[in-house]
Order: sequence, then structure tokens, then C-alpha cells
Amino acid sequence: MSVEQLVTAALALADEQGLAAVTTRALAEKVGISAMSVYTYVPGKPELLDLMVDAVYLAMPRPSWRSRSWRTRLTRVAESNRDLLRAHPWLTEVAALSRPPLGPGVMAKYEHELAAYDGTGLGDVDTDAALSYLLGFVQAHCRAAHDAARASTDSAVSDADWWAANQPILARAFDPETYPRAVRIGSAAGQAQGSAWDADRAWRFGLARTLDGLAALIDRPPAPRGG
Amino acid sequence: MSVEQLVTAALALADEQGLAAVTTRALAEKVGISAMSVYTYVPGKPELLDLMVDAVYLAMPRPSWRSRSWRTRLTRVAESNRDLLRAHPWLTEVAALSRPPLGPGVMAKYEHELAAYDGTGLGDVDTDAALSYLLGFVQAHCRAAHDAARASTDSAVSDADWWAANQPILARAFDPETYPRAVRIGSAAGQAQGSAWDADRAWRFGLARTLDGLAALIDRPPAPRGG
DNA sequence: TCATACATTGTACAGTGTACAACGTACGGA
DNA sequence: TCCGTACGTTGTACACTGTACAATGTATGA
Repeated sequence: MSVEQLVTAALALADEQGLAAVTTRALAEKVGISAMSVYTYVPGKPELLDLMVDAVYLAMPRPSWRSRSWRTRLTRVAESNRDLLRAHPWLTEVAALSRPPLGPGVMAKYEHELAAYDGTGLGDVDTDAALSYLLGFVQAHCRAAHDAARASTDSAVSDADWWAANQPILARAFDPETYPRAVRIGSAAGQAQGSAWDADRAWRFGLARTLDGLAALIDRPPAPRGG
Repeated sequence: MSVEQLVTAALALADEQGLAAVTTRALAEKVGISAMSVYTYVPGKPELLDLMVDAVYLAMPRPSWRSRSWRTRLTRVAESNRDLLRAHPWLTEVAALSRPPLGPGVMAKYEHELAAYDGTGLGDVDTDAALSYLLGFVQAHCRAAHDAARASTDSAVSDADWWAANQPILARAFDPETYPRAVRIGSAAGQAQGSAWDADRAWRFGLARTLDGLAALIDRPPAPRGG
């Protein structure tokens, strides 16, 4: 038995059955030891979670940044983080931005993603802030997407059905005179997307906005010809 | 006893001692009934949380949108949501974007914040997406800020001390040759902010980027003089 | 006065993380 | 070869969670 095997087993549990399935007893049974023996290898549950985070970070692909355009590079950063959070939805419940577990995985991920900002002309502090900002968007999006998916799965009624079923009730309960925009825009958005929230559309919208926001910092404002 | 009193008591517990302190037994004791009597007024814990969310939304201030500038209006939307999440940090652990609890508080908040987009020229679907995007940023920021604050509080060692103490160890463990950017930018950011993560700075940075990103959609690209 | 309905309650169960003490065993020194 | 020590492993136990269930009180309408 080793720490690595424990972490691998814990990852399998979390990926397959969610973070709540990662219990001391379940993990112990999966690797064939008693519950308390887990504490031989790991001081406690928080440390186990730290190790899980560092492990999945370490396993991320790190392609070289060959593209000249910073937008392309940052898009790849965002997409690879989205892929990661899709594969391990429990990350959004665990990953902390401040005081991250300073393991090799965290460091390697940080270094690689900072490198995507090479050539943007940003200073050190701004680069760090810009990366945090980008990752914050990805995390917020994936958390929302995960919540939405879980809501659809748990209740066995699809998002579209739920929306269709509730819409008439809502229309009656909340008359358009007190909530004109909410009723109009809410049903417009719901109808356009076939649900109350469309993950792909939100992703494209949010990523475009995020990159445009960074562009205002990176591609200097076009001081027209004489600045 | 009434549902309102229960929700009020639950809010007090959550605000003062965190969401984990909102247990059936603690809530029951606070209002002077038995644990199981809680189920007379509320079907279960999830419904209680929904009611708590709707209650704090309903209590938010809703000033009229007199400002002409959409940037000013959206800034106010962001700030009032930040204030809300500061006063009730547990909201970041509960509030779901999809399928929100459709109570009067949620509706009133939605309506009021949609109104801030009046005059931006955005269509219904884009308005909804833009609002979700803005609120997503605020929520991500406040979650990070809350995590950072909790890390400082829990461990009794201030963020600056922790950073100062770990920095030499990190410098030795992770040599600048394998992680050049991470070491340089990480310590630069840490030094500049006196900690690994500065909430105010991140807020100003993130809000500016978010508004700039929306500006690219709202203030049409300046087709220079002949569009 | 009585039947009915309902608010309230204590008990109980299956879980959680982990403190504690007991146990088996492997290993260094005589 | 024998033994003391150290350590990996384990079962039990505790305080805690949400809530199902059955029993108890109590208020109200006939």
C-alpha cells in the first residue's frame, strides 16, 4: 500500500460517484485495508483532498505554446481547464485559489499557464491577476454547468420539461406587470435555449467576453495615431 | 412559530457561524422547538436553504437606475451582489444559477438587475447571458475571497506570515530553472500584495475586465467614422 | 363529551471523520 | 536464539448529521 495507490483509489471514487463518495471507510474498503489504516498514509481528509487536486493537475496535458496569438493560447488554457473540470467535477467543490496545496502538480500547472501569457507585455502582477481572472471564469462556468447537469439528472425530469411545465405556472403567478423584464427575458432565454441555462452558449459568450476584457489590457487602447 | 421565524433563525445561524452550523437540531433549539418539529414547517433541509436564499435576495436594496452610464449601473449591480455575498458568505456554497428557487426574492432581484441593462441595446437572450456572466464573476470572486479569509482565520497564521514563512522553503524546493515564471511571478505577486491573494486588487482588476468585456458587446466596435 | 386531526416529541438508524487503546509482527541488539 | 521496541493495523467508540417512524399531547368541531 502506498499514498499513490490511496490517491488513485480516491480519484476513482470521486470521478465515478462524486466527492461525497470519498469517505474514509469506502476508500479503505476499495484498497483493502481498514478505515483507520488510511491515517497511516495520510494525516487526515483535507490532506487527502490536497493530494487529489495536485494529482489531477500533474496529469494535465501541457502542449507547447506555439501559437503566436495570445487569444488562441488563452483559449487553450481555458479549454483545458474546462476539460479538467468536466472530467473531475468535484474539483469545483474543493479547489481553492488562495493558499493552494503547493505540490508539483500545482506548480507545473501554474508555470505552464503563466507561459501562455508570454509576449502579452503584461507585468508580473498583472499576469498573475489575468490568469486568476481567466481561471475564475472557467471555474464559475463549470460549477454552474455541473449544477445544471446534476439538477437534470437528479430529478429525472429534463431541463426542457421542467421549464415547459413551470412556465405557465410562472406566467400566472408572476404577472408581467410587476416583473415585465423577468417574465419576458426569462421565457425568451428559456425558449431560445430549450432550457433555463445552456452550457455551450454560456461558455462561448463568457469566454468571448473574458478575452475581450483582457484584450482591453493587452492590446492597448488604439490611441488613434498620435499617442 | 412560523416559517418566517424559522428562516430568520436559520439566517442568523448561517451568518454568525457558517452554513455548517445550520443543523436541524441547532435550528430547533434556537427557536425553542424539538428537532423534528422543524419538519412541520419545512419539508426538508434543501427547501429550508431555498427559503434562506430567497429571503436574503428579497431584502436586497433596489435603488432606481438613474445613472445614464451602463457601466455605472452594472458596477452597482456587481457591488450590491458583492455586499450581499460578504454579508452572507454561505450563499456561495448554496446559490445555484440553474433552476433557482422561484420565489418572490429571486424574481424581484432578477427583474431589478435586468433593468440595469435597459438601454444597452442588447437583445433578450444576450441580456440574460450578460447578467449571468456578471453575476458569475462576482460569485467566483467572493468565493475566492471567502476561502482566503477562512484560510487566514482558521490557521491563526496571517496570510502575510504564511507567505513569508513558506517563500524561502518554496524557493529552495522549486528551483527557478524548472519553474522560472512561477517562482518569479508568484513571489512578485505575493510580495506586491503582502499575501498570496489580495481581494481588493482582484476585485478592481476583475470588475474592470468584466465591464470591458461587456463593452465589446454593448459599445459596438468603433467602426471608424464610416460604418 | 367525544372523535378526529394535527402539532409535537423521543427514539432510532445509517451515515460521517477520527480519537483511542489493543494487537500482531518485523527488526536490531545481546 | 531470544527479547524489547517500534510501528503498521485494527475494532471499538464518540459526537455529530438528516430524517423515518410511532407515540404522545392538544385543540377543535359535532
